[in-house]
Amino acid sequence: MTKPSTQACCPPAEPMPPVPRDPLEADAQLARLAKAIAHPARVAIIRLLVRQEGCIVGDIVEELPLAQSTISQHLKQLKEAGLIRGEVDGPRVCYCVEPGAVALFKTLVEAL
Amino acid sequence: MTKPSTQACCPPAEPMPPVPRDPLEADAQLARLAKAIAHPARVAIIRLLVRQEGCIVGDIVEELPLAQSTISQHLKQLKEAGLIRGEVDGPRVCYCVEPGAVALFKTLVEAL
DNA sequence: CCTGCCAATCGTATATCGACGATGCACGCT
DNA sequence: AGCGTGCATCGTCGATATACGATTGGCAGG
Repeated sequence: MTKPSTQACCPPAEPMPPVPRDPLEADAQLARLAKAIAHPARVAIIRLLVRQEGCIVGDIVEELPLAQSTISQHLKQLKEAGLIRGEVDGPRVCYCVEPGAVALFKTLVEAL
Repeated sequence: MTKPSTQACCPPAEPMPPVPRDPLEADAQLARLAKAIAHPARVAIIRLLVRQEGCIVGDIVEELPLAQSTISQHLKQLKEAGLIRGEVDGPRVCYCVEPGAVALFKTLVEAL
């Protein structure tokens, strides 16, 4: 097994999520995270990555009815929001969720 | 008590939240709700209404550093997303959260 | 009835989003 | 070394978001 297929990326990830204590900061953080998933395509991408059904960009492109460049843009937005991480794995790029960020988002939403 | 002050609006609200079963529909719904709170001002408004610290538009306008017309726009977006409800109370308008919609949002986020 | 006030709406300017095709860049392979 | 593949970035376009001041509309009070 020199090639562990498609799940060799980002295994343990962050240990825990940071939580802002300033209320205004929390509002801004929640708004930022919400904006990141405020599009059906990005929700679908997050779901795909959480379910581990694909981690490679090519798989995502095949799953969604959007152009490759568009997918790349959505991935960029998700990455900038800190919700996902991307690692270069040879000629491909492997994306996976940042569990801490997702947990933080859930916490902030629950605190509404 | 002919004038029960500022909390006479939308008391019992909806009994329960509807939950979409179609995955694509769920994605769209989550994206729509997320977009509604994808702005710090709207997050702040939701928090104000949840904490019942104000229900009248004038109170919200005084709390946030934004013009009255801008607040009104944000309220409109939140209302169109189904997250809040507005009732005319004499010359004023009373807004409050739609608990069912908030619960649905929390459920959808938790299901990520 | 006319005149307040409070909130919604209109009109506008600027910035960002969302989509695509075309191009650029880095990596493996032969 | 050269080539092909896979993803990111650029440039563009229309649509939408965000903010404000100005105006309109509805509801009590004089």
